[in-house]
Amino acid sequence: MLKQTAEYSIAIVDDHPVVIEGLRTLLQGVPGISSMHAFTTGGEFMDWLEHHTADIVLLDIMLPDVNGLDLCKDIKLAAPETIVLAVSNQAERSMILQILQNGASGYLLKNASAAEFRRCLEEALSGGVAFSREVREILARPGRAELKAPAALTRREKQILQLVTEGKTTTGIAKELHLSPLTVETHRRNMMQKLEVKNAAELIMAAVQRKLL
Amino acid sequence: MLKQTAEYSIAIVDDHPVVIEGLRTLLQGVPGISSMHAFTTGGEFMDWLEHHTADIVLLDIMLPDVNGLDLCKDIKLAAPETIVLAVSNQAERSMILQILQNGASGYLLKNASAAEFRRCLEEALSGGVAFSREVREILARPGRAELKAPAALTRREKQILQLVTEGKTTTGIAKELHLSPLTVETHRRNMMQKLEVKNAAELIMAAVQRKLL
DNA sequence: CACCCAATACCGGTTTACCGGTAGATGAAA
DNA sequence: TTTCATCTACCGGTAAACCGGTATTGGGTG
Repeated sequence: MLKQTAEYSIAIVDDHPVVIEGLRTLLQGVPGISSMHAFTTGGEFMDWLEHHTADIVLLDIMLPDVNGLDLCKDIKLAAPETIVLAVSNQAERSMILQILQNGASGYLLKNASAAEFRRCLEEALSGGVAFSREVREILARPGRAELKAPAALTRREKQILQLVTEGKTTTGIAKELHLSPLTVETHRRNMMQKLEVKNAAELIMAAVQRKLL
Repeated sequence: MLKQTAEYSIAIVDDHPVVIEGLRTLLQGVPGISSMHAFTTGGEFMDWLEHHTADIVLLDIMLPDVNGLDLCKDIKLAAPETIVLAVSNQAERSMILQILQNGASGYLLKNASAAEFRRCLEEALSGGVAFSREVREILARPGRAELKAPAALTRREKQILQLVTEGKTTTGIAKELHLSPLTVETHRRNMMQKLEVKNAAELIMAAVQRKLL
């Protein structure tokens, strides 16, 4: 997955030319960078991406033309191996979590130091997730909002959810718990309603994300 | 989820009476413990669990009568809200990971200090995952074995996997990627073969665990 | 006691997943 | 150039999931 010869191509997407220049200068000193391309709109970059590749994208998530969350997801869909680092000048907890959800490998504030940019770049390139200092602090906070609803599942529901994540079928679960398959299905349906999802796949993702298991 | 008045009932499952006594003495001094019950076999404990509950179980995973991994899973199935702390006198990386996989909230070596036992107990009770010092060190090591196969999925496969985790149906994915539903299904089937799973649920869990997304 | 929730269970119907194959086109590596 | 992986696409069949309902039981709580 990681290149042996550290030769990385970088793309910068930011609608502020001054930021682009800043990043460009800042990254000039980093060894192993083979090329740099800059874009001022999401559309431009996506067009370019059709015939080119980038190892890493520094993505301003507050672009004028497209929503940063969607763009990130589009990039990961079009080129899953591309590493996306979100860059922004404001850090809001839910925003950070959402962009990570959409495939970003990190979140950087524009006021981060040059050293931090380089550190995060390396971190992301070696497969990790990277945040600048302020962002880490925000993530460390409990986050009242998303903490509030632990999605109260009943015992039975948790039991069944556990088995669902193991790929067991309804009838299989029924046998294991000595229940009617119809009962198991009812529980599953109740859970899907509670968690506001519409199939087993989303149910599993919801369980993983909310750490219900 | 957490009790307001910290009154916890503890169960100890270990086939060595001396260890039971040791743990009992060690935990005597911990405030907030309302009761302690000890068992020397897994069967005994499971029988007891049918008519009683425990907030936390210190589980020796090397019992004579049953496999520790299975027992842990059984406990979590029978009483999902019970916190299981695995206790053992040997720490092997894959074993630790497996028992956590089966629902344990921590792993302690028997040579851990009294202070460590208490710390881990508190950590687990407050919803965290707790390890004694040596265990942490083992977990920190890369682990050659499980690192070796990054389960090489192709780009297309990753794209589709991403959409599968979002609960999209085969036909939905096909539309989004402008492909035939049959093609999407083929990709899905190839992935299931590669990852050695047999349905979408396991596929998603495999993806999450191996951080393929 | 009345009420609600959890847990149990059912019916009939539609859609989707899953399995067993097979197979053409392409582009890159040996 | 032949081989290999990838991506594409198909057929026919079985199993399972999903949806819209309904309904009974037993435990708690106001």
